[in-house]
Amino acid sequence: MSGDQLHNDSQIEADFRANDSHKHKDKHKDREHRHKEHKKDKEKDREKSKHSNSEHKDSSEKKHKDKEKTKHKDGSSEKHKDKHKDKDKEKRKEEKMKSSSGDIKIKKEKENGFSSPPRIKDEPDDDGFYASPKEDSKPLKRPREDDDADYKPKKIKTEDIKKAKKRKQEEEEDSKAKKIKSKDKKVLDADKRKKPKKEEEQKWKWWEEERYPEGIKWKFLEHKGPVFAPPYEPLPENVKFYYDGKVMKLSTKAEEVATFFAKMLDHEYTTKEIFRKNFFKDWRKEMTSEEKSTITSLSKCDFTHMSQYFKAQTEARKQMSKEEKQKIKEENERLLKEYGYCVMDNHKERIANFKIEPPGLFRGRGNHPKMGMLKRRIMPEDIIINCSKDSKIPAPPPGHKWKEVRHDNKVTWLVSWTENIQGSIKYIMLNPSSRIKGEKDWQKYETARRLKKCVDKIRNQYREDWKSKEMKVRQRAVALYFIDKLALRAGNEKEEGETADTVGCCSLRVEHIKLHPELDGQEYVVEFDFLGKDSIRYYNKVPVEKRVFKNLQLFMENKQPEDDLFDRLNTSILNKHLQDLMEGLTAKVFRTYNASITLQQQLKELTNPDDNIPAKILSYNRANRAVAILCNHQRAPPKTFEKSMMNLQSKIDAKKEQLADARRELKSAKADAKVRRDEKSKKTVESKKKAVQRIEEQLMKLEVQATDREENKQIALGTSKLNYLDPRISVAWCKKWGIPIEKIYNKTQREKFAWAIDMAEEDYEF
DNA sequence: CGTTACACTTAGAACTAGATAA
DNA sequence: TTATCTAGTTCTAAGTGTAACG
Repeated sequence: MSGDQLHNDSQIEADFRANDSHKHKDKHKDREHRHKEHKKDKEKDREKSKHSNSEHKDSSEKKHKDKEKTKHKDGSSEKHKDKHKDKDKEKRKEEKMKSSSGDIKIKKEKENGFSSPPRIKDEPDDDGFYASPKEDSKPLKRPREDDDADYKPKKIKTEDIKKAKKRKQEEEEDSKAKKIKSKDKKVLDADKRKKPKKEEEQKWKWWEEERYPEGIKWKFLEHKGPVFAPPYEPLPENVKFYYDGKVMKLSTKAEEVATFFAKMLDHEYTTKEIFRKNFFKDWRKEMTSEEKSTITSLSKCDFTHMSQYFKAQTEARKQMSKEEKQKIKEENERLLKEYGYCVMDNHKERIANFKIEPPGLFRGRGNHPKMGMLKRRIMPEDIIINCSKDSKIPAPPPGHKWKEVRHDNKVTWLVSWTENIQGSIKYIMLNPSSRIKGEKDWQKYETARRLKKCVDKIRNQYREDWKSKEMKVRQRAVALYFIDKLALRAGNEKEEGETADTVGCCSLRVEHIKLHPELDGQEYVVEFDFLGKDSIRYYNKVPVEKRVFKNLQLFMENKQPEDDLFDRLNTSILNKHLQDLMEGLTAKVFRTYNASITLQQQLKELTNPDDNIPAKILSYNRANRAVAILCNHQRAPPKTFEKSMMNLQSKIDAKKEQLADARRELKSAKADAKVRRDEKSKKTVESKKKAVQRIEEQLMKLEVQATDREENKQIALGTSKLNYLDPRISVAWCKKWGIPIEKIYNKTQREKFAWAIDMAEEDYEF
């Protein structure tokens, strides 16, 4: 990936979210209206095109192509075909498994394949969880063995064998110990085993174990159910609500909803018409009939006293004594300990969000039509529990019952409920450090690496398709080009009026691009300006190939601004096509691939071997930044940005002065030493020299920090680091340059990427 | 074959705790 | 010690993609 993937910084400077920019908001609102009006016409158009011209040809041609591809694909999977006489599907899955576990360096000799999981419970049943699935895992194991032989023969080095042996030994020892002590670790603490080492060994390396057959997510799951939001605490009597200037006592229900609004009074949301309208409508539903008849206008409501009360509360919380704070902390820890973990297949795993979302006002992003609506309180009766049949089923709060308890091991969630704003389902799932998430993450990067192997072919193919006779194929090819080159998202269609008006590649409309046959000395420039996920603005001017440009002109012919640019395309068509090009390929794989490959390439380019550690880290951050820019990961500049920049600058100035002082001192010490020529003065010179060096280093560090921060003003690095960059690239880079991994990944990130930290060597190549 | 339901990943903002400055 | 700042954590909205449905 060369520099042309990294788009213009100018878009960063532009207002980036619609609702922060009135100009933008109005423009989009306006368009939304027009769009609705045109919808019918558009549908008619679609009807027409369906029945007209090339449609027949289209389908037959496609079928033909499809056949060819299937042939091709089958050929490549021949090797594994006979291994497991089962459905075609099964075979494909097997392959997937194989390729994604290609990098495992464990030894075959590890017969059972399970590295003695720590025992969580003592019931005999539990022991069977890993022992019994042997049969299931057999078909999975074989491809992996092949794998070792086929792909990574060089990896079976003596060193690795030794390592694996040692590891196995340690594990065995460890498990023996665990069997004795069970949950009570302390018992053995006293004996010779070194504490820190033990800690390390206790970490379960799921990545060295067999995977389940696809579809099955777990064999045993036990948890305590969700933690519900604390019940509403009515306001003290002295906190008043005023309507039309007069004190008014609200019913508990109405009051609760009022407090939601009061708590947001300082937020821009509460000034927005849609927000207020939605809030008021839902609030009235919670009122008694008297309240309803009195309170008829939101603008006559005065929440300021309530708001002040909450501010005072926050303040008071901050001022709490150490003991009180400690108490709260302990309570949180207790909650976490009790509800924050589950047992999945013999391992205790952290749950990501075990607390049910509390009621409140819906905060949609961007210009969301539903902002301000009441998010109702979730009750046990709304909750579906998912766990093992033979687990201890969590008890609903006294006097309540669950909506349902099911035992579905084809899904990963523990708890679900339906949310009332969009009617979508919310889930409680495991932490990113868990096996179930980690495995998936790893697999994601393996898919992206497979794309690396065939991306050239795919690129040639879509370039060919720009010339296709079929409109559909051309549109698909141009869209794919954008997804590849610009890392755009797929762009599923969304229900109008239900969400903010945002688009991705396939849902781009004519109004989102401008064509410039020539701009600033460049030919065939496409100017993108649209709102993407989270209503983050994407603004970019990109020179494209002439064919793409001509195609875009063609796609835009006779269309209104609010018409779809790719009217014959949607994500489903695109993904089906991608699936034919490569097993497991979907639009989002391109983002992962391009992000990771860009990081790798940028790291190569930017890392200067002679730099010290802080400078190398700056290089890393710059590489990371290149990816964030590519993926358009933006953030609102922190409110305190200017100030913190100034602070840093003054620190730098102070350091400079200090350096000057130190240099002066060194000079005089040198002069002194010249005259005196004794040991003591020589030593003084040495120590002054060191001081100067130390200060220089500190100054350098600060300056690097300032650069880094400035460059990061509106760019969010976290998203790409967490979701797009193969962690093994970073781990390898750290190993290669002797950078401690802690400088790149914090504790949480290290937990999430434990698999990569454990397995990637310095020579890892994405 | 389009639509909807569902499951899961990706996303930026808000909040919080603890480090650092005053 | 207290105030301030920031990195890390939590929160939940908003995407993607697949499978079931009609």
